[in-house]
Amino acid sequence: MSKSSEQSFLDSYNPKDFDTPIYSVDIAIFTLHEGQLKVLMVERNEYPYKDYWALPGGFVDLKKDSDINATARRKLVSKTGVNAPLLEQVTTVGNAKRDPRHWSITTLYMALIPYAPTSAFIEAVNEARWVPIDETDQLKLAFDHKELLYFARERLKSKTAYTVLPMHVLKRPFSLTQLQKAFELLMDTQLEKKSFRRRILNADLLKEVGEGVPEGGKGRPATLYEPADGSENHLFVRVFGD
Amino acid sequence: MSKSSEQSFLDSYNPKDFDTPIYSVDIAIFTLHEGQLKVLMVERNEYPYKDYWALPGGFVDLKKDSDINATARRKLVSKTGVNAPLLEQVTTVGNAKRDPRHWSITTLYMALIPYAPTSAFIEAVNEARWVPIDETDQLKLAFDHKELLYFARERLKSKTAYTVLPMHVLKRPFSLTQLQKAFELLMDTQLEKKSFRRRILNADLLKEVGEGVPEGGKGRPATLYEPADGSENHLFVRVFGD
DNA sequence: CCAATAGTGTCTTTGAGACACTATGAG
DNA sequence: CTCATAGTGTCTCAAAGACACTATTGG
Repeated sequence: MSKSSEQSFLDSYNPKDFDTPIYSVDIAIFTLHEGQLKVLMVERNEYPYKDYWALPGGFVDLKKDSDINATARRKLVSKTGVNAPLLEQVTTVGNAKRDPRHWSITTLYMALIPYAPTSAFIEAVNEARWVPIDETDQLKLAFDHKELLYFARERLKSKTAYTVLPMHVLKRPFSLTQLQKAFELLMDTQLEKKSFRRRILNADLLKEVGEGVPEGGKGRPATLYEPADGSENHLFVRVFGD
Repeated sequence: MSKSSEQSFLDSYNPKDFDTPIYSVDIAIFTLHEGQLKVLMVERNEYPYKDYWALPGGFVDLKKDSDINATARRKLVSKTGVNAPLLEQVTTVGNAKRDPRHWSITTLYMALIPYAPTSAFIEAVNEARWVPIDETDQLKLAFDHKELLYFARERLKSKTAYTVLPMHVLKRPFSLTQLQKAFELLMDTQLEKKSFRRRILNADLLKEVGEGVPEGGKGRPATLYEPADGSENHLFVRVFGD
């Protein structure tokens, strides 16, 4: 009885009877290249904000996406060809003004990927471009993407201070010098070499996988590392670079 | 010309032409009462999940809400009568299964409020109840609210370790003993008295506002404090209670 | 040898953990 | 006085900052 009246309720329910905001997902995809932190931007070729630059993103495909993380991942793969990397939710923004079409909501994700495997893919795709993070303010940005980019950038900074996030922007294996450079670029500060190495090595987050040529090709060869299992989730009890 | 073709694009745009998920906001509202951490739950009197318990929440009112934070705040005020307190976003969950009606998305917020001003208001409202956090698993919970509650509880624990969040569940002014109790309940650990006081006092987060009767009415009177300006945003460089 | 990069020794400083201690109120 | 609660003194320990030092490669 309760069952059948619930069923009849569900049968007569039509989501289009209600005013609902439009919902989308946007991703700030970061990488390191030429000693700079860069973010992937796409040039819009449709209204609204035609010819403006935007973070990659789009709507949920109710047929294909099992959840919103899948939506984000689908967008990430379609822009970069990469599926492996760190992808996590930053925040959700929704208001009446951000999209001229309608009351609109977006969930912002950030992703970190190494540069190498993406460059060819992205050069093939027409309107996508790696933009150095300091140069994003010279572009005309669509919607509230300037603000979204700021949120993602801040999250990147703060998580770098107590996790090992930056290893996700490096091609493996990597040296400690490379890892320190990555930390410094993501946090936008200089770090002290000894402290950095002590912290990372004592936490047992990396495994040695041989030796390699040093940064720049000159000097003593560096020990190379890969992330150890479970290191992604390590939280330091103290923040770094203070 | 570009202007007018954009205008005609917008004029012909109708959000109901597209399949979009349904979107809602849910809030885990926490307080401290009788030495326990409690969360506000409401009993649903409509399908789906009629007669199940749920976190307070609801849909965006496209006319009244300027943004999704306003939606959350409106729900908070309507359930508790309180507007002042800490209210922040935890995460957004969206998938095809969580709501039997449709592909559905919710943004989860958490709020912290002192017990005192709300008790009368909530007793007047019929189907709302403060449930001790350990007893929530004895209730039949609607949708994925068991999982949402878990997310909020975890966020509460982790932020307590490096901020002064717990002060928001206390009526002002409060003693350091009360504040320590609040920390312990939100983190679900015991803290060492001296370390606790040193940490809080050295950080200059509180201002003295007199003396008051001790916990339980017996013993030496305690110094009472209120949060100093800007203390909400203080981040400790080291996590606590490790 | 030099230049360049990798990696270490070691002293100082900060702040948490442990835990015994003292202080101030009510009866 | 005792009991109860507030609040302190002080030692140890973990981990970051500073910075000078040594090590290993190619030329």
